Formats: sequence, structure tokens, C-alpha cells
Amino acid sequence: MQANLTPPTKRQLLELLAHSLSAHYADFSAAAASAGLTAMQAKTLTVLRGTPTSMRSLADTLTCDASNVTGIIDRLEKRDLVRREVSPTDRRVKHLLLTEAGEKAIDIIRERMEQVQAGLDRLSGEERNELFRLLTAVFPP
Amino acid sequence: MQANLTPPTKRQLLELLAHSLSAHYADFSAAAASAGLTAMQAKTLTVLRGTPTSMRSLADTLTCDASNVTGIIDRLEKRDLVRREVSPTDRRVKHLLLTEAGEKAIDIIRERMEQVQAGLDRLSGEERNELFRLLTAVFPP
DNA sequence: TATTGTTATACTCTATAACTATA
DNA sequence: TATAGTTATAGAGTATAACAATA
Repeated sequence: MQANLTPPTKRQLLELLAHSLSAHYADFSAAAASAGLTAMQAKTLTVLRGTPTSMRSLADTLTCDASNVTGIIDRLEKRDLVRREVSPTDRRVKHLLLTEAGEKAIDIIRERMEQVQAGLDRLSGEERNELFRLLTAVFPP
Repeated sequence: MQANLTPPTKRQLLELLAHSLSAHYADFSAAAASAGLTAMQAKTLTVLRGTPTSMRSLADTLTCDASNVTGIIDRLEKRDLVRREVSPTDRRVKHLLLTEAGEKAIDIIRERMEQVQAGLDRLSGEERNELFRLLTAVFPP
């Protein structure tokens, strides 16, 4: 099964990564759009799922300026997908919480990432293991 | 070497893919910024490298509306990285050509994708082969 | 009639700088 | 003083709709 080909050059791998990135982003954007959201809004919801987060730490996670987060959260809050709550221990910070509608939106988006889902379905358990290992090596957490 | 672990769930792989691609995008953006360009401008230059392209087909490749391409090319042309040329065979279409400065910008960007380069160096030839195969399966051309 | 490219418009995302209210 | 969050501003990317020139 394993051929002894010359390995792809670094440039070829970079091009494949660029292609994969585009395909994944297109799929994610389409899934987000099907829930009436932009890619950034959808990503923000997934970041907020689980861990309680402040505006500051959200900006760090999204690697964007804190001033952007104000607008992003404004728009999500206006649609009742997210709530701001002033921290009881430090009145400067605001905790960000997903509403139920926000949780549901995430589920919808994840289900509708059809291209990537189909792509992953093409892999065996063994291959998924291997892809996981290799991606972790290239892009450490 | 090969452990018999349970394979990662699809959700775990989706999260790892999101993380990997976002790391790659951050690296690409930083490389583009080092040449004074946005990620979109840098991507446009790489699309234009090699194949002669019309505004229309560029819009298809970038999967965005044709009206956006006008602005993107306007900004690149203003900086002498790209030239428009009316097609001799169909006066409606414009061919897009990289200038020498545009070619140089691409080289600079490719050299500076250091994070990913370092990540790829962590893989053996055999592993690069395998990663190439798996990503192609998940994100077919 | 259909297609290529542009303009006008409106919205989102982006960074910078200046501000406020807390600590 | 330093930090969390906001506002104001300007630039870039995005889609939609209407348009001129050409096929």
C-alpha cells in the first residue's frame, strides 16, 4: 500500500495547505451563512462555547485588537446569540455567555460543514489517527 | 512506533483542522504584512503568477463577486504590482499581468512563511508523503 | 440578448488612537 | 499607574444592484 515515491517538496506542501485552507474556509463560511452568520461570527460562537471568556481574552484568542471585539459582540448580542455580564469580582471585565440560541447555532453550523465532513469520511480510523498525529506535529497547540 | 489508540473523533479532527488552518493563515498574513500587503492581496498575486488571467476568472478563483476584484486590482495596480491589459481579441476582457515588483513580492512572502516551514521540517520524507496523501483525500483538488 | 467590467451602496472586519471606569 | 472595555476613524474585503461597452 505504501509507495516509495519521492516526498513532496516543501513548496508543494505549502500549496496544498493553501488549497486546504481555502476549501475549509469556503465550507465553514457556507455553513455559517446557512445560519445567517459571517465566518467571524461563527468562529466567535465556537470560541465562546464551554469556557467563560472576557472581552480581553476573546481578543487574544481571535488574535485581533480588543476594539474589534466590541463590534463583533455587539452584533451577536443584538441577535440574542451572546450575553455580556459584568464580573462580580472586577467591575471592569465582562463575561461573555452563549445563549441557548447561540448554542443551537453552533450545532447547525457543525452539521452543515458537508464538504469537510465528507472529506473526513473518506479516511479510515487508522488514517485519521495518522492525520491527527502529523497535523499536531506541524501545527503544535 | 504505531500505537493502537482509538482514532480521534470527527469533531476532534475538525477542531484540529480549524486550529491548523488558522495557524497557517496567521503565518501567511504575517508574511504578507512583511511585504506591506494584506492576505487577500498576497493570495491574488500568487493566483496571478504563471497563468494569464482575466478579471472574471480571477473572481472565480478567489470565489468572490466580480465587483470586489475591481477594488483589489485597483489597489495592487496603484502600487505597480499588477497591470491591466485590454485583450486584443475581446475588448471587454482585461488580462492581468504581474509586474516585476509583483513577482518579487511573491518570493519575499514565500520565504517568510517561517512558522510553517519550521513545522514541515519536523517531518521525515515519509511523513510528508503521508500528510500530502491524507490532505489530498480530505480536500480533493 | 448575454457577458465583462465598473460604479454606487451598505455592511463587516481590521488596526490605531483617544477616552472612561475601574483596579 | 495599569488594565478592561468603548468610541471614533479610516481602510480593506464582501455582496447586491444598476450600468456601459462589447460580443
